[in-house]
Amino acid sequence: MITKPTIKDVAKLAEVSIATVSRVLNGSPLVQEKTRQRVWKAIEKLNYKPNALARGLINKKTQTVGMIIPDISNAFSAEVVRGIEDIANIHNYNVILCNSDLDFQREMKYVTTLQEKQIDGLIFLSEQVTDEHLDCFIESRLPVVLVATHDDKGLLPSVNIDNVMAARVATEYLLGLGHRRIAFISGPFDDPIAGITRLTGYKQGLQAKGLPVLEELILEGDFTYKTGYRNMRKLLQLQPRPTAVFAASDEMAVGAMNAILDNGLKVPADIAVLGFDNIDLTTKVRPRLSTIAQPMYDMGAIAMQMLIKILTDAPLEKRIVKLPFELIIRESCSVKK
Amino acid sequence: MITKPTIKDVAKLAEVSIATVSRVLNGSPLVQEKTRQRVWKAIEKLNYKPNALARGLINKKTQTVGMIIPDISNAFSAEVVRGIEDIANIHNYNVILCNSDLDFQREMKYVTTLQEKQIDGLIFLSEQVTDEHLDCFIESRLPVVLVATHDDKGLLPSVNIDNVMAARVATEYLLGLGHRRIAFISGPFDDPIAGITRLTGYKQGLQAKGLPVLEELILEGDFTYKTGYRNMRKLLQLQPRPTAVFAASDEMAVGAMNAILDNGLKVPADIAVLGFDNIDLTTKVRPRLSTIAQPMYDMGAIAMQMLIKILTDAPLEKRIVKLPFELIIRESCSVKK
DNA sequence: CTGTTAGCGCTTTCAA
DNA sequence: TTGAAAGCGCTAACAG
Repeated sequence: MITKPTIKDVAKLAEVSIATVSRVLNGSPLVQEKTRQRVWKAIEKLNYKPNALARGLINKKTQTVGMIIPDISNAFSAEVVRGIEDIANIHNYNVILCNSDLDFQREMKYVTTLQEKQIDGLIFLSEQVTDEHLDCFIESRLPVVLVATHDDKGLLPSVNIDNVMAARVATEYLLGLGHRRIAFISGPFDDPIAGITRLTGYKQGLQAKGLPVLEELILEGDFTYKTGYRNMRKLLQLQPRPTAVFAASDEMAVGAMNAILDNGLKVPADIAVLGFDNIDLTTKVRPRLSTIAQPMYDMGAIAMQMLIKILTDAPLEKRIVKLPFELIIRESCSVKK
Repeated sequence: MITKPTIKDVAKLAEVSIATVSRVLNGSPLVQEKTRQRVWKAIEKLNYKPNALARGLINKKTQTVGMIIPDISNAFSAEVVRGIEDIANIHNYNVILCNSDLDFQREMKYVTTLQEKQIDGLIFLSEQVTDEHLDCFIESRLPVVLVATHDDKGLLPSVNIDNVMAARVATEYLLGLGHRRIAFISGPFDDPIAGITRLTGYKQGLQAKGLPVLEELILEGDFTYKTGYRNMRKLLQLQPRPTAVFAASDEMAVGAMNAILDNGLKVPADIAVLGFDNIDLTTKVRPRLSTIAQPMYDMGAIAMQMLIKILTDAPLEKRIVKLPFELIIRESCSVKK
C-alpha cells in the first residue's frame, strides 16, 4: 500500500533538504525562486499535504477551536454556530462541534477532550455558568468566550443581548398601541438569563407607565410550544381577557396564537401576539408573528471575533458585549387598540 | 509561566520511565499494580492531559471526523448533524463542522484542510455529487459517507430516503381521500435529488390510478416559503380549483397554506395541503401541517454508524442505505372528499 | 541561500 | 515488569 507522502518525499523528489521544503511551505523569503519552483512542482506532483498534527506539535497552535453548545438541532444554536463557523473560516480556523444537552458532565468531558486535542480556544454556550464551570475553564487555561450567557463575576469575556431592555421595549411598544391588559408568558422563573430578565423588562415597561403589574396576567412556561398553548388557554378564561400577549419565546408565542385561533378569536383583532427570539423560521415559516429579534448569527460571529483577537493578542475593546436587538412588527400585533 | 505538564513530568514525579506512564495511560496489563497507582497519582496531581497531537502522529488516528454540510443554520442539516454528533460522541469521536454553502471551491478547500488535520473519515452532505467531487474524495483516500445524496456510479456509501416512493405514497394517500385534482408544487426540475424524484413519485401515484398528469397542476418552486405562496396563488386561479396541493417541501407547503387562507378559503375543507420534510419545526411550530417525515436525525446517525464501521473494519451490510419515511397526517389534509 | 540537527510529546520495539 | 531508544512529520535554530 502506498503511504501518504511526507516532507521527506518532497525533499527527495525536489533534491533539496526538508528544511527548504518547510521554508517554501511557510512562505519564507530566503529561498531562491528556482528552488521554490522545484519544490512546488514536487509538492504538486506528489499531491503532498503537510501534516497538521506534526505542525501543531511544534507550533503549539492547531488553528482549531472548540464550541460547546446545548443542542445544534435547536434553531437558535444553529444560527449562532453558523456565525461562529463563518468567522472562524475566514481566519483559517476549524471548529469542533460539541452538543452538551446542558449536561454538566458532558460539558466537562468535552472540555477535557478538546484540551487533549490542543484546541486554541473555546466558545461556550449554555444556560448558566456555574462556579464549577468557571473553575474548569480556568484550570484548562483555555481562552474562553461565553455566548448568550455570562458568569456572575464577569471573569470571562461574553456576548449577549440585553434581555431586560429588550422585553421592556417590547412591552412599551404594546402599550404604545393602546393595550392596557398585556399578559406575559414567561420562561422559567428560576432562569436568570432568559427567564427573570425578560419578566423584569416586562414589569419595568408597565411600571414606567404607572401601570400595575397583575399577577394573574403572568404565567410561567418553559419556552416550548406546548406551554405557550396551555398558558394561553388559561389566559383566555380571564375576565376581562387580555388584549395582548407577550411571550418570552417565539415557540410559546406560536402556541399562544394557535390557542387563540382555536378559541374562535382573531389575531390581532381580538388579541395581539408578540414573541421573542427570531429564529430563522419565525420569519420564514411564520412571517406573521411579531417578535424581538435576537441577532443570533451576530452573537456567534462576534464571539468568534473576540476569540480570534484573544488568540492573536489583539486588544479587546470590550470584554462583555451586549448586542442590540430589533423589534420586528408583523400582523400579529400591528393593530391599534 | 508554567507550561503544560507532559508525560515526562508525570514520569519524573512518579519515578518511572515515560514508557511506563504511556503503558498506564493505555491500560496495558503489564504494569505492576503499585506502579500503576503511583503513576495515576502523579497524573492527577499534575492534572496531566495526554497530547492528542503527539498520539495521532504515531497512531495515525485522530478520533476526529469531518462533516461538510451546506448550511448548519438550515433546520435540516442541523438535525442530521445532531445525529452524526451523537453517534460520534458515543464512539469517542469528535466532529469538525464545515459549512460549504454548496460552493464547490469551499468544499474542496475543506477537504484539503481536513486531510491536513488527519481526520479519520468524512461525512458529506450536498445536493449533487459530481465527478469532480468523486475524484477529490478518491484522491484524498479518506473514508467518505454521503448523506441525503449519492453519486451516480454508486461508488461511495450513502444514506438516503427513497424520494420517488415517498412522493408516490403521499400522492396515493391524497387519492385515497377522494381527491382527483391534486396540484404539485415541485422543487427545481433540474434537481436530481429532491426535484425530479419527488415529481416522478407524484406522477407515478396518479398513473397507477389511471389518472392523467395535468401540466397545469404542476408548478416549479425552489423549496422556499415564497415560491410556495406564489405558486399557490397561480393555482387558485385555475378553473376548477385543485382540491389538494402536495408541495415538495414544508416551507412551500406553509407558503401555499397561507396563500389559501389569504384567499378566504379554508384548509383542508376547501383545499388540502401536504408537505414534505418534517423538519423539527414542522411538528412544533406547525403542528397542523401534514407532511412526509424524512428521518433527518436518523440519516445522520446511520451515516456515522456506517463510517465507524468502515473505520473499524467492521463489515458493512449495506453500502447504499435507503431509510423509510413516514406519512404524518394532520388537520391540513385529513378531510375526505 | 541551503543543509544539519535537535527536539515537539508520545508509542513501541527491544533488552534487561 | 520496566527502561532505553528510535521515530511519527514537522519547525527552528545554527552552521556553513
